[in-house]
Amino acid sequence: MFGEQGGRNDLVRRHNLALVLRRVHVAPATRSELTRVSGLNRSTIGALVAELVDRGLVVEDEAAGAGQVGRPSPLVRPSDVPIAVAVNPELDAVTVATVRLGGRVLAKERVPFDAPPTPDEAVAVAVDTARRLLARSNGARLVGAGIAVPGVVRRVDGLVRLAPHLGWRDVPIAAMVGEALGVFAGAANDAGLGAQAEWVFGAGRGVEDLVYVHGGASGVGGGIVSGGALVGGATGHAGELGHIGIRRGGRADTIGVRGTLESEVRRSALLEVLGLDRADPDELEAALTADRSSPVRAEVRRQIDALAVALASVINLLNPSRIVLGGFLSALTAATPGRLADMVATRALPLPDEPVDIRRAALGSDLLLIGAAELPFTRLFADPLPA
Amino acid sequence: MFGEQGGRNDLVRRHNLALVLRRVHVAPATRSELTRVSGLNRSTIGALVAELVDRGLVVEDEAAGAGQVGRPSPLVRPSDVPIAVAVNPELDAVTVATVRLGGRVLAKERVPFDAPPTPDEAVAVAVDTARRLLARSNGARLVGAGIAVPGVVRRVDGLVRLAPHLGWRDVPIAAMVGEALGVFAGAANDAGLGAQAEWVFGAGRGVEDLVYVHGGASGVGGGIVSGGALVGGATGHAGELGHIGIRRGGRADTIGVRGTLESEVRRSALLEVLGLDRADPDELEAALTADRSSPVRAEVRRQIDALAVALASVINLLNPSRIVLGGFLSALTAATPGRLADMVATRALPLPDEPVDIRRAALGSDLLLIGAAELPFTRLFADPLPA
DNA sequence: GCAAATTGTTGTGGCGTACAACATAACCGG
DNA sequence: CCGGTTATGTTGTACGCCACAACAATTTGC
Repeated sequence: MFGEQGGRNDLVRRHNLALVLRRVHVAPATRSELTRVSGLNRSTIGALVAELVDRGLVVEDEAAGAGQVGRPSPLVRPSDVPIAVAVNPELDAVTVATVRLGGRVLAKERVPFDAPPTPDEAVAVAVDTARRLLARSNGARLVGAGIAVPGVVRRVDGLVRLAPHLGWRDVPIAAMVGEALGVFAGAANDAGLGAQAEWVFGAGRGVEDLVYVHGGASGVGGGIVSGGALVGGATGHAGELGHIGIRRGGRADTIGVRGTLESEVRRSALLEVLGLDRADPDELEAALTADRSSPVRAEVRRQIDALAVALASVINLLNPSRIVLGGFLSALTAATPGRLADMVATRALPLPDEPVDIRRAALGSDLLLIGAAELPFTRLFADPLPA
Repeated sequence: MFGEQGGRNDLVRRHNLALVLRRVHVAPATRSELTRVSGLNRSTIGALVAELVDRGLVVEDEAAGAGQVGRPSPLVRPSDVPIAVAVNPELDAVTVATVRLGGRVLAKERVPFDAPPTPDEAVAVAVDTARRLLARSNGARLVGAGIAVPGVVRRVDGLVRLAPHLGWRDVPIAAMVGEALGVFAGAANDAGLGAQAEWVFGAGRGVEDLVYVHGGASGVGGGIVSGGALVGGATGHAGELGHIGIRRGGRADTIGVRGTLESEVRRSALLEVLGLDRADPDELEAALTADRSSPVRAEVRRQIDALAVALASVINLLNPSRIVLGGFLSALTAATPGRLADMVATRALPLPDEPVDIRRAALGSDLLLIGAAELPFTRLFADPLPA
C-alpha cells in the first residue's frame, strides 16, 4: 500500500487487456457483456478484443443471436493456443496434465511410483510426460507450468520449504521444472491451488471472501480468498488450516503438534471405523452414509465437531461469505447433513441473519491440475503483451 | 477479481494523486523522494504536488538542504487544513477528538458516563464536542468522521451489528453521526481500527502482512492486514481474534462460547491475582513484572500459553511477517519475555529461518482515535479531487 | 569562482480511452 | 415482405495524462 509505484498510461492498456482476458477465461462472454461489466466504451472493448485475437489468446465466435433485438454481439472465448502444463507430485505417483484456458484439461497422465518420488525423478517424469502430451496438441503454445505440491511452498519463487510426505526440504521445484521446460514455472501448496480452482471455476465462483478446506489422505490444508484476492501471506505459506489448534492434548499431527485440526479430523480414522483399507471419495461417502452403526456415527460426530471448532475460529477471524469443503471433508459432512452448520453457528459470532454458506466442492479429481495451471495463466493475465 | 470495472485514464490521475497524498500522510517526503518511490517523472510529481497544494491537502516547506550536492528538493508535508473527527464510545465515556493528516491528534476530550451511553447520547456528545473542538481550529476544513466501536460493525455502512458492552444492536451509528455533522462518517470495530493505526503509524509500519491483537478490558480483538490491505471480510467483521477456539470446555466468553482466546486471556484475571482493583496499562505492567509470587507467575504463564495457541493458529493460517500486541497483552508478554515466542514456535509450522516478528504496540492511548480518523482520510485518498 | 551534481520547470509528443456519427444486423408489427 | 426500432460493431476526432528532452536553478566541493 505504501511503497507502491505509480506511473501508468500504458499500464492502463495492460490492465484492461488482463481484465478482458481474465473474464473470458472464467467464462465466455459476448463483447457487449464485456462492455457492460467493464464500464469501458464499445470501441475500446473492440480494440482490446482485437488485440487479444491478434495475439492468439482469444477467439470470436460469430454471434449467438440470442433472440434479442439489435445487432448480435460476437461471443469471445479463450483460444486453444495457450496451454499450460500442470504437475502434481504425490506420495505414490506424479500426475501431469496439459490444461487450456478456461480450466479445460486437455490430457492427463498418472505415473505411479513405489516409493515417494525424489525431486529429480519428479522433474524428469514431469518433463518427459509434458513433452509427450504437448507433441499431441498441434498449434498449441506452451505458456508455462504449475506444480501443486503437498507441502509448504514459498510462492514467490516456488521453493518447496517442506513436504514431509515426499521427504522434500528446500527444493527449488519451480526453477527446476522451469529450466527443463524452458518456460515460466510456478509452484504452490496443493490445497491452496485447490482453493484457487474452486474459487475461479467451482463452488466459490464469483465470491470475494472465501475459505476452502481440503481434507487429504495426509492432512488438512486449504486456501483463503479475501477481498477478491488469494491470501498468500508474507512468504506464501498462508492457508494451513490443518494446523489450527482446537484443543489441549490429543494426538500429534504431522508436524508433531497436539490438538490441531488435522490431528482430530483424519481420513484414516474414518476408514478404520468403517473397516476399509482404502476407498475413493465416492466409496467413502457411500460407506459413511450407509453405515449407521454407533462407532461410525460417533467418529463422524467427533470429527464434525472438531471441524466446527476450527471453522468457527476461521469465520470469526476472516468473516468469509462462503466456505467450501473438499476432499474427504465433503463426504464427512454429507453423512450428517446440518450438524456442521449447527455446530458452527453455536460458536460463531451471533449474527444469525448473515450465516456463512458452507458448501461442498464442485470440481472433481482435476481440481489440483486446474489450480496448478492457474499459476502460469495468472502470470499471462498480468502481462498479456509479450505473446 | 472478476466483476471488476476497467476504464481508466483520468483514473490514473486520481490514483497517482492518492499515491502521493497517502505517502505524505504516512511520513513527510521531499519531491525527489516521491519521484523515486513512485517511479513517476519529476515533472509529473511536480504537477501532482502542485494540484494537492492547490486543493489545500499538502504544503511545501522550502527545502531542507540536507548537505547534498544539487538543488535542494522541497519537503512535502500534510496540510493542517483537512481535519477529521474521531469518536470512541465506551462503557463509561465517549471520547471525541480532532485529528489532522499524518495521524496528529489536535484536541481530545473525554466525556464520562455513569451508565453506558445510548446511541442517541453518544451521537449528541460526539456532535457537540466535535463542534466545540472545530470552532477552535481556524481555517480547518472538516473532511469526515470516524467512529471506533467496541463491537461488531458492518464496514460498508458503519452499522453496529452488535456491541454487547454498550448494549447496542443494529445501530446505524455512522449514518447518525454523518447526518448530524453533515459530512461522511464511517464506523468500524475499535480493535480493527487500532490495527490500522499501528499498521500505518506504529509497530507495523511498512509491513504488508500483519496481525494486530488488542487486549481490552472487555475482551480480545484485532485486525488483519494481508498483502498490504486491511482484511475486512464479507461484511467487515473480520479480525475477531478473541473468539478463536483454543480448548474444550473452560469458561464462557462474552458471547457465551467456551474455550475461546478471550475466555482464557483476560485482563480481569490478571488484576485479580495481583489484588488490584483497577490499573492503567503502565501500572499493570509494573505490577506484573514486580510481583514474582507463584500465583501471579502461574496465571501469566497460563495466559501466555493460551495466547500462543491462538497466535500459532493465526500464523499457520495467515503467514504474517509481524504480529503486534496491544492493550494489556503488551504488558502480559513483557512480564515473561521470550516465553510467548518460544511457545508459538513449538506450535507453528517448523520453518525456523522465517520466524514471525512479535512486537509490542508502539502507539499509546491515541491509538483508536488515530485509527478512527483513518476512515474519513482513507476516503479522502481514494478521491482527492472534490477538495 | 567554476565545475559537477541534482532537481525544478516548461514545451512537445505519444498513448489510451471517450465520444459521436455512421454502418450493420437482428426483432417486431403490419 | 418491408420499414421501424433497437442494439451493437466501426471509424475518426478530441481530450487527458505521463514521458522525455532541454533548460534553469541551486547546492557542494575544490
